[in-house]
Amino acid sequence: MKQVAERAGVSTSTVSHVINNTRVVSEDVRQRVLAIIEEMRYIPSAVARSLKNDRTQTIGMMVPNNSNPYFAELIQGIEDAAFKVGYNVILCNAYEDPKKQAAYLRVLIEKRIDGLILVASSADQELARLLRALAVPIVLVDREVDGVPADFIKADHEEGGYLATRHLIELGHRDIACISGPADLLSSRDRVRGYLRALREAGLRFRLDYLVRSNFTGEGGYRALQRLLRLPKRPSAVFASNDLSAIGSLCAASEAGLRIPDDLSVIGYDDIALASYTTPRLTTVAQPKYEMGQRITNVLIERIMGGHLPTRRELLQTRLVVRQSTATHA
Amino acid sequence: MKQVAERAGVSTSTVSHVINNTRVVSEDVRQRVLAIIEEMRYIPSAVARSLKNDRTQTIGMMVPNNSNPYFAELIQGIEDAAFKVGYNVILCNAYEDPKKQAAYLRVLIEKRIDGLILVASSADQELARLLRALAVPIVLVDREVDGVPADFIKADHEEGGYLATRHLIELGHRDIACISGPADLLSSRDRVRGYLRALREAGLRFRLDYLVRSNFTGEGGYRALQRLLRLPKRPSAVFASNDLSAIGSLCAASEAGLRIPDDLSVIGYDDIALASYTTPRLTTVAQPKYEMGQRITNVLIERIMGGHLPTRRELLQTRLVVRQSTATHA
DNA sequence: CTGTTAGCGCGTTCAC
DNA sequence: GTGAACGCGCTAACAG
Repeated sequence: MKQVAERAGVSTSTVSHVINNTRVVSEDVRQRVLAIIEEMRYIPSAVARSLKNDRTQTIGMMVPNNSNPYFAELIQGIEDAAFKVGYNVILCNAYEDPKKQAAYLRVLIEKRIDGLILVASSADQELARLLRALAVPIVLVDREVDGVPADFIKADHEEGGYLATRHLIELGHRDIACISGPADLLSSRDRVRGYLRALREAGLRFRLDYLVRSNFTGEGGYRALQRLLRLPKRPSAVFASNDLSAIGSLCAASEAGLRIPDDLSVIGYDDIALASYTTPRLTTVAQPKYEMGQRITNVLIERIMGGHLPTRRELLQTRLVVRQSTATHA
Repeated sequence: MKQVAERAGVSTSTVSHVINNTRVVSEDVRQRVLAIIEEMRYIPSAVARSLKNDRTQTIGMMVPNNSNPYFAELIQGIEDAAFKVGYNVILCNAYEDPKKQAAYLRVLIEKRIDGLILVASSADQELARLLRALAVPIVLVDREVDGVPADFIKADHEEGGYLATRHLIELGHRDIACISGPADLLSSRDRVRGYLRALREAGLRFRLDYLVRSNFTGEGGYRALQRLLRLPKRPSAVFASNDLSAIGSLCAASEAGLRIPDDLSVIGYDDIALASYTTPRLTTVAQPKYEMGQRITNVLIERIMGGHLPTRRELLQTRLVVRQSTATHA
């Protein structure tokens, strides 16, 4: 910048002002400076600017694992929305490891991110302490953290679980199993609660052996369905509480010689892109991932901009997507 | 930091040195400073440090789309390896849009990234110009850019396509179709070249109508297989040149009433995580994604560290993974 | 073993 | 309409 100023025969402050349009500059000087900038291929340093401004135009995005299609699609929505408003995203995979998560938070603070989007891997007191000390706006997604008064956004998982189960009930199923996620995740428990509510509302008895806990992976869904198929009285329908485990279930069912949806109905949850191309195409409950990404980002930016609003708590609507893995029960 | 120095009764340079272990400090002073740092919850500013050092410990990662499982898994490997050596990753989705890619590059330069990993969306002269002006180390992945003498790493796609096709041939297939990716991608053309080589080597005639161009998506694979099934003489096996399109093919075949692998063999490419749980489980050619991530990162870091080595050009080995979507031809 | 000083590249106040 | 000067927080000489 100094060199640009020199070559243009002006002061650095003038150069700064033409770059940022922050005060009136005579047209000829302006053109001259712009020309020199172009010629020298000068590109201002965001790090120097950040040191001055105390704002980095960078946000941290912490997820358990960006390979999980649900997170991948969420990240995409966020990255998209952030770029549109001039922010970059630092990607952090915590792998459900509190140590790694803490280490990452430390680095993010050093880097002086302007805000953090956190899908928490663990929600212990240690994390709560760290987050309170963080001093930057935070948006919590899917997983709340006790003692951290931050904005919180998730889909309405209870309603989603209810929609899935009611769909099966309306198809005439009465023996409906549920493959859940990890018990310590609220988003998982909520889906199960929705499942239970639908059963109760329909006057169906809940059988403990029809609720099998899994871990939101393909492998987990595969094994969970195998267990269900070994039961004396097999279910005629299964609510797999995310698409990955639903896909694993499809695989296990097929290997057991069952035809879907004729012999067994399967419904998933999330509506990842691939759910449209499973065999058969997966009926599922869609989370509004793109909208969520937009919303999360906008809430965070708003908070960064200094709105001293009360903390938000938003529930987004889910939606039933009927495809071919569910059918009426004989 | 100034405040820490004050409260500890030392100079800021001493504080700096205890933080960085960069010169000897008497044990008592050291302990005192550390205590104050703890007490004040002081965390050094990486942005000030970067301004001084001219290194941000940040790398840019530009991909077409992080939701594509292949890229997602690659990103994961890279992010992992980078974190281990003290680097963060800024995620950039270019969506095959040269404009967006260019805009992103601009921001990354402003942010003064230390290096760039680029899976190029377009490889025009404009991009080459930008990259040459970038002045930071670059590792190109999968897609080369003419006129940019950067390190280049990819899997051996020609060999991969050959492996896939030869597998089908060894199973007794003679009518083998290929669903390719976009014609402008070298990684796509290479796979097709491997396919052709295997055919030739086995003395099988290449039929133009057995090569259908697609776009590496589930939808694309679905439609491509539909076209193949309308042919007067149907193929008995298909090499889908990535897993997404293989999965789409599985879906189309199933809807057409074909049984896989009895009526049609399908082999994919990439070995994404979900390939283990399709119905039936997908036979595919695995790219060593984790290794690639490690390797890419290490090459970049080495280059950042100032190795003035000749530009590298590395081909990583692929591997056939036989599962259940391929079978011997009657 | 420790402190003083200068400067990294910007934005901003104040003076002209 | 423009420039000089200061400081953001840190590290790297240089001095003692």
